[in-house]
Amino acid sequence: MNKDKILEDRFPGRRAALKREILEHALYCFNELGVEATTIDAIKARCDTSVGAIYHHFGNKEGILSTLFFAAQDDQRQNLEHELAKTNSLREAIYSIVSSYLDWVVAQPEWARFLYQARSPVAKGPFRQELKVRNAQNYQELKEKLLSFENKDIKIVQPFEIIPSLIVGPSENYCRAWLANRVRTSPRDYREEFSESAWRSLQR
Amino acid sequence: MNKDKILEDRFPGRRAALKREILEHALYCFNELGVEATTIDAIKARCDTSVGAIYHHFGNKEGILSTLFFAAQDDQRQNLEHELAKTNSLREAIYSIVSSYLDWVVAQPEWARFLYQARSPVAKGPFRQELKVRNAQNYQELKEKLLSFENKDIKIVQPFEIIPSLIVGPSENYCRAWLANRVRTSPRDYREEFSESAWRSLQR
Amino acid sequence: MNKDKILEDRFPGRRAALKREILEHALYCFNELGVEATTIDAIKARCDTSVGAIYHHFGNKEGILSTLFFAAQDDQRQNLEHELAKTNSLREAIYSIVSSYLDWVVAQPEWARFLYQARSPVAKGPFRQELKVRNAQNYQELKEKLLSFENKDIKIVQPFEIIPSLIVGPSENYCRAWLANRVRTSPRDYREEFSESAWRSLQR
Amino acid sequence: MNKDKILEDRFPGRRAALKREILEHALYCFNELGVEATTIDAIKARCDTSVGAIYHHFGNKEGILSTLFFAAQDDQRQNLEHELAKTNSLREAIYSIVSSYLDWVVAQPEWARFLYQARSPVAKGPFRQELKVRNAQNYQELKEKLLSFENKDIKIVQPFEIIPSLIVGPSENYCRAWLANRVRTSPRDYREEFSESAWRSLQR
DNA sequence: AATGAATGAGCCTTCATTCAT
DNA sequence: GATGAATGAAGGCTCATTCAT
Repeated sequence: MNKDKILEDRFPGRRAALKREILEHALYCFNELGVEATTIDAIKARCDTSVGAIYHHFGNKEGILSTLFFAAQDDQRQNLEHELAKTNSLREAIYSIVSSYLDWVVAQPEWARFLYQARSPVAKGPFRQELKVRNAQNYQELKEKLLSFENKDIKIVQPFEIIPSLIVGPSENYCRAWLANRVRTSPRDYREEFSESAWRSLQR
Repeated sequence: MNKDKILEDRFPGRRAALKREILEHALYCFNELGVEATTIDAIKARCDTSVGAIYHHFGNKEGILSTLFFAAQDDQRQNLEHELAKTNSLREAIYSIVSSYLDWVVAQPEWARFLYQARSPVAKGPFRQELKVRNAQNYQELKEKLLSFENKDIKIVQPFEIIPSLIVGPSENYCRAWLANRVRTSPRDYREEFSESAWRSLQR
Repeated sequence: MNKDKILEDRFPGRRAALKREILEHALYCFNELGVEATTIDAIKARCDTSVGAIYHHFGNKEGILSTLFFAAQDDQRQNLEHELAKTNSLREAIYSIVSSYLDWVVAQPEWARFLYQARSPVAKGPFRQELKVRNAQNYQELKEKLLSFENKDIKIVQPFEIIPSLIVGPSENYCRAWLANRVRTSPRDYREEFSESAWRSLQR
Repeated sequence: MNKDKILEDRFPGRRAALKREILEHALYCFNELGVEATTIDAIKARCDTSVGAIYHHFGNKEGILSTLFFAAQDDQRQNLEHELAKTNSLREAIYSIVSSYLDWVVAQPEWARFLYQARSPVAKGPFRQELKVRNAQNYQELKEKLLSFENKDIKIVQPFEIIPSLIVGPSENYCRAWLANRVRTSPRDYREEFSESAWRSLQR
């Protein structure tokens, strides 16, 4: 699985070759220079195409940004869903969420970095509504999934709205630090620790 | 305690009145428009001063940004130190870190919002070195403080580098959501829950 | 008589259907958006064809513009000639010129609007020479026609070069105002007034 | 009286020197290249200033355009008012309107050319409302002035809304032709003819 | 004949920063 | 210390036109 996979899955075929090319290099630029500091010209220069072609395919800078952002989010969510489907208890679910999160970030560090960086610009741009809708959907699905497990023996912290923060908060914090080179050890090496901690943090 | 307090503590006196004025309005602009989207002219317009005056006091845009950023970070750190000094056990320390974090964010929402937004620009700008040094210092101090408590009875997760993420990760995640209006309940209302969860997440 | 008539007369048959289609919608765009502001893409979007097809039929933007312009001018001139042919005195001729002008504008408001708007762009574009030739021809024909009437009893203002302005100046001025919605009453309602005034204005 | 006079009257003093300079050269460019075809860069190059200075003073291209347009319109109107104030009968008033119109165009051919060219762009731009208000005012004032003369002996054509067209239509038509070099004789040479014709065209 | 992806020169505008007053 | 006019590099974006399919 590589970064091209994410794009090929979503923009398949020969016709979309340039589109994928542009997106791939735009991702690089956004990460390397920052979202705001990335210019259309910089992207153009990297993929050796023309401004016109970029605008033909994406309309404007926001178009590239949001296309990338939603592709990344989509891939991350699909990955989560796939893993979560296999679980049969709350404990397994928590372990699955944490592990798949860490695995995805380590497998796609560039996409992960971008996801952290691009959220705020997208949330302020013309696609903010679409972002909101997607967030609400993801939240709802997660909630239903987790609440579907009956817990006879174990008491869980209340209310639900803090639970997502408890589950992924530490992993997210560590992954950000890792992507910024503030820590060196791969998040994958801490799958067990973060999963177990998340599980413990939920109990009461 | 209000937002003016942070500035008055650090830039006291009549001579610095304009400086405080500019910083206060710049904070507002950065939060409202975004760091990159805030122009010197926008700040000028809000405090009814002149471009010249702003440059006289801060040299350039980065000057305003970093002054604000380090003031905010400083205040947050001071608050933490003050609270942490009172503690006598690891458990108390964890509770203190989490609680003071949540309290500070709720007491200074504008400064907190700014802190999240401005970190990345500052980390890329000319003050990145100073930021790094400060981060390292804070990390070291925290580490020493926490390791100073002997824990005979309780086993704590290893290694240390994931511990900060376990402690503040969930709180940070929730506070971001709160400041972005994605959740409504004040982080203060969850002091107990986040503290207890952090404490449990550390144990093994 | 409708706007399609002008195009059908000049570009008849099934083969020219797309050509007429493009011209019709281009006319709309030029009037609605302005000549300069109208883009090939806007025209394409309105007739649901392709850029390629437009270029195939007209070569470039000026091609569409001048085709429309000369079609409109032609129709107006034909109308005038037809009316003028029936007259037998200078007075009748003046009445005929003014009336047919007003009638044509009211019958073809879109084409009239376009004629006013497009003259200057055409006069600056690659067809300026053709425009000049046509203007000179029309001027000459009108002059000959008017001078063909002997006027024994009535003295007419001199020299000839101001006469066209005296005849159509007021009507043109009023029609522009009407097309711009600055006045509401139809020019047709003032056929008698403008004709009589033109006739009087020529006498000495 | 020269073209600089119009600007000096409205933007006096040393402080406004650059402003006048820019306007003067912008007028030249608009006339020479056409309103749409004139670029900020072309204006900049002609007055040897910077883009920034232009935007500092006028905000944008429309700002320059409308400043010039309203200055020209204002000057023309002032001239008319001044002449009209001396008149004591309807006949004198008509002669005065026509003559002052012709005189103004001949005295300020560049400004006159511009006035014809710029009306439509201004009427479509952000200052369209101001244009409308001014037009309405001018129309009202003219109407009141003309209706203030009692005409016992002479019957005048009705209704009033066609009268402005009858008075200035021919002169305007001829002046446009003159400015476009389609006729050579100066409009001033036809003061008497256009005035007398206008006067006759009103009678019934 | 028709299509629409691709080109790239050029436009308007922004904005951090300087500097004479 | 304060002011704001002036600078000019740079960015996002448009659009007429071409051309391979």
